[in-house]
Amino acid sequence: MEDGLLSLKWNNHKITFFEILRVLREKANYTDATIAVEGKFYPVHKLVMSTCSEYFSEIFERTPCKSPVIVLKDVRSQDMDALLDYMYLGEVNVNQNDLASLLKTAECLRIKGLAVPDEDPTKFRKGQSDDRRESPPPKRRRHEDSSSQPLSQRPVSPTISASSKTTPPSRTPPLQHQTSSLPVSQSQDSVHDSIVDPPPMVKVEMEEADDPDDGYSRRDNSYDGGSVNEGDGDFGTELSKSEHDPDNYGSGSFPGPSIQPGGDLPWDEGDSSSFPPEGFSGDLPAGQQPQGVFSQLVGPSAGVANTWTGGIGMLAGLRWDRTCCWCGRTFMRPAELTRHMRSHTGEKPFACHLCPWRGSQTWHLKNHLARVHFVAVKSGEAPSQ
DNA sequence: CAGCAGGGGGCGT
DNA sequence: CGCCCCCTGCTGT
Repeated sequence: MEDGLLSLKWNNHKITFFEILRVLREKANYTDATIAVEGKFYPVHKLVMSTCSEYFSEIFERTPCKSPVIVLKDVRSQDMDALLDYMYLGEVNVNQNDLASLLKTAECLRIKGLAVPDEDPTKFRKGQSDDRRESPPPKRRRHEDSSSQPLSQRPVSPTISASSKTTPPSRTPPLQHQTSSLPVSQSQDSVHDSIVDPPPMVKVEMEEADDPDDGYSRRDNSYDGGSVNEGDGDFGTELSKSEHDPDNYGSGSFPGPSIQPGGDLPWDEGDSSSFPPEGFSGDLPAGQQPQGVFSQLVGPSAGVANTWTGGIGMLAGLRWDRTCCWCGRTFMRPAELTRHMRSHTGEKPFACHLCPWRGSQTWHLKNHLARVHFVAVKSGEAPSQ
């Protein structure tokens, strides 16, 4: 050590820091991301979100967009309110009745201290190879898939896989912590070891930054707005890694944001005229009303609660209903996206009555029957399900 | 390498 | 919704 080394300590640093953070949040100053939940929009700071959640951290890492809009499906806005309070303030008061739901959401979002064991920041290690099994894995396009594990054996999103077979998806959170005391803090370790549900369906919406016809309905990776790595065309590879590694089923497979990179929040610059903020609660400060149409999240099957479509919602370009949120592929018609989503969810509604085979398309069943069982199916005949 | 089956997507209706 | 095309992986020769 050198001589004369002085330690300058800001006594009230933490308090001041949090206070400023609180104000910044309140005024939405310097926010660089937006969380959308149930039509409510929460301007947030990536820094804070990343700090409190590895899940968000990964999302932002993989989102080249400067100001992504992250739409969380199946998250209650009141939970998000509470979680944001928790993340910004370090604590939050919730009703006991809301606790289970809150914890469930926290688990899904891997909120530190709530769902993920908090770690001593002074002992911070870069070990990011922890389990990320809870995220819905996107399915790669086949030519990118070298392992070619049958889809039915893939660890698809638990919600989805559970729903496509026997049991309907349950929205009931695992109530491990119903008796936790309030305010919520440091409540667990056990959950981390148990099966963690996948994060809620997350969608990063980007503003329409370029020609809406870009990459439209191309055969291969129809988007040409760029890849995760912006130009190296490695988007598929990114996804591949996620799927190859069972421990990497995380937001690592996060779709979308790369598709239409660039751009700030669409409402950054006035003109909110085109936005019908259905259910929009006006959480954003004045002048930050989003424009464009928000997705109603059409699922490919009503029976798959967590299934959703409409990934790269073109806030202005209305492409949300035709772009896969998981792989970024854009289709000519919403129905094609719905059908495509089955390739991600593993949903195979069309069962062969002669063997255990199931297919994702009626035509496949027909094909199967014809080619395997030499059975011709008359047009209009209802496929067994 | 050829054939088969499964599966994804385009497109007509 | 239905049909079709095409790609891919597997398997037998």
